[in-house]
Amino acid sequence: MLDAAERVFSASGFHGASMDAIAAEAGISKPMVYNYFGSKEGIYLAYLARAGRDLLNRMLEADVPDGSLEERLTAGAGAFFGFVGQNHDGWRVLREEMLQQRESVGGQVATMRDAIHALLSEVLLEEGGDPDRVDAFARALTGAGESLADWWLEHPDAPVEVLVQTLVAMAGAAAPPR
Amino acid sequence: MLDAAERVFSASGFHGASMDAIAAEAGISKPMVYNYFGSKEGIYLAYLARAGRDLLNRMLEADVPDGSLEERLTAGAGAFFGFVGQNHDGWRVLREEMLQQRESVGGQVATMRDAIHALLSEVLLEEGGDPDRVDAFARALTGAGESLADWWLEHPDAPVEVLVQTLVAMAGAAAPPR
Amino acid sequence: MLDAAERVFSASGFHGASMDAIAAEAGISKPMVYNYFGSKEGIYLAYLARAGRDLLNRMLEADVPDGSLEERLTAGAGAFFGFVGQNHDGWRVLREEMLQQRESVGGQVATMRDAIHALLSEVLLEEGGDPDRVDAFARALTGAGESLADWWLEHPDAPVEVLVQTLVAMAGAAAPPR
Amino acid sequence: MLDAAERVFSASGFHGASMDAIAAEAGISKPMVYNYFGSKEGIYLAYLARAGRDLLNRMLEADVPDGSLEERLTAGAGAFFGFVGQNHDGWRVLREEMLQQRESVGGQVATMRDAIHALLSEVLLEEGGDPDRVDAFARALTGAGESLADWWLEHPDAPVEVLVQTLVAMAGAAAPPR
DNA sequence: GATGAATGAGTTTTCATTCAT
DNA sequence: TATGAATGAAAACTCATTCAT
Repeated sequence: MLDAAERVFSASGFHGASMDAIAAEAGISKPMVYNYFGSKEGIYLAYLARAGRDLLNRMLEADVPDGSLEERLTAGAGAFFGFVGQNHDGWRVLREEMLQQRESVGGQVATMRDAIHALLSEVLLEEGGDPDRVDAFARALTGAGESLADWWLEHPDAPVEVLVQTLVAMAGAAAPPR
Repeated sequence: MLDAAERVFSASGFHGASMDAIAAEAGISKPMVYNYFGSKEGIYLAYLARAGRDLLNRMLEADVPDGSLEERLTAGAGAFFGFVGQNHDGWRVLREEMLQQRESVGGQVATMRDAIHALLSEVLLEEGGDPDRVDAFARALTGAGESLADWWLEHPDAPVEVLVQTLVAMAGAAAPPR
Repeated sequence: MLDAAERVFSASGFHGASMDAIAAEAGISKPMVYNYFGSKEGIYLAYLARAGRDLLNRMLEADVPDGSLEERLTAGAGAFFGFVGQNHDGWRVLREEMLQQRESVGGQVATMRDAIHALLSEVLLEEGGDPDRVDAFARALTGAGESLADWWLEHPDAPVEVLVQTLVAMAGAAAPPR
Repeated sequence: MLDAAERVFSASGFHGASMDAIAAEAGISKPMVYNYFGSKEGIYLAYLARAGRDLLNRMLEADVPDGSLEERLTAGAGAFFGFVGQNHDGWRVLREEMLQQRESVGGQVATMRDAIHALLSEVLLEEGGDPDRVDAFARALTGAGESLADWWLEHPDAPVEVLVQTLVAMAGAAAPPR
């Protein structure tokens, strides 16, 4: 059912998606959707929560706290692109929400993003990044990753390694030679 | 009048924006909007054209073709953040469009983006970047810039130099001094 | 529901009829009308189809192929006035459509009219009418019938026999005594 | 200016005609149209008045009070079809109005029609028609003429004589051989 | 638990009509 | 006198949401 929502939200965006379309895609009737999720926002939030959790879990599980900076970054980037590669639709929905920052959805996606941000900041700090700049830098890196993911959707033949390496190379700029 | 459209499109996205809201924001009546732009898509396109042109011009004018890699990147990043800083709403609209790729809008924004992308790629290539990776790298850099801009708006006290330097540092990772 | 459409289309014509008015007349809400018929044209077509079929069936059923010219004309005229008498609104709508020949409606009414026209022409021909003039003559006869129907509504006390006899008398002019 | 109105009303019908279109067709600005005619109905009425007067005058002038029944009918029918033949657009507008019977226009066209009706009744009576049936019969005849005119618009190659003769033949049925 | 049928509120768009110049 | 610019009101159509069954 959330899968149906994913397809529809991804294809049409939040506004463009109709409850009719979601119910039809799920093969059930509209009142059922309302029964379970209460409103359009309800199912949207439920979907975002699931997708955000999935992405976040992947990244947390991929981390290797004892590894080198490069190993950790590579693992994180790999997990991220792995999610995007297997979840084109899901990524589109998350991405749209990141841009729109719908008030009613508020924290939902921001929380997920913040968690990733925190993980990244921690890695960079531990590895010797300049504390004053780590915050902005981490944000720039996540942005680079997001845009690389967008780019990937448009160039699906690009091997994931190129994406990961590009991102890791950029991250290297954060921790100037100590 | 396009300024009113900017505020409304930025706040609500294309779908969420109503012609009523645009007319009210502009302080005129709906039929006037139709008189000048013909349709919702019409005013949206007109707005995108203006915003895209503004941003592109800034970046083209700021470029210093004879400068060093760092000088050129610094100039470009400065122009970009200058636009974003003075044009938050405009940036939101452009970004939404980049992501959504509305069919009816077609080339409009893609053209502008491609021009910036081409400029950046050219700079990186001229300065010795790896030709196979420049494309993805350029996209990652613009994404980093976008996210830095967002971060800036949340931390308005950060000096623009920090943003520029962060971005330039990341760009440096593309063409390591060989 | 088509009955409501009949009243509204009859009173205001196609252009003048609003979906609001039709829904109100039917005692339901506009979206229901759209649910069943899809568009204004949709309900208009559905109505025309029903009215045209009703009229045509009446006339076909009333015909007595083995009868004399006069008997057949009398039967046909009687069926026609029977329809008009019980269906003033329907007749108005059909006539408006015949005149306007709305492109989108295309064959719908033309088909019905042609069938009646063909029936009448056939009768006249079989009974010795001049082949070169039967076409125009048949049309003149239907026009006479239409106007007689209008006159009838303004003079409701006139017995239907007078109308029928008048029409049959006029038809007699087509096939002068051989 | 009324000529412009004629073209537009004829092509689109009353509802479909827009004041913009009329003003454009006339080569002047909308406020001028309002200045002269006050409203859309105003110019419509003015047009109908002119067209109705033209048709009526033609028929009155064509009458030959001293002629035989056949001569008078032939003259009248000839005048009528002469108007239609030279005034396709005008006839279309008059015809639409006859069918729709717009309340606000009320008498305008009815008056013209009544005058023709009266003329015809008078002729028939003078020539020995059955007084009880002349009224309905005259109406049937005008209806036959109107429909023949419609038919003519669809078959423009038909010679006018056929139309006239058809109509006169039908009229002959009214005045049974004395 | 499930749905077909229903709708209030809102969307884009058009048009007769007027005002400021 | 003439018009470019402006608008109130309404039309077709859609959609999130809710009953009655």
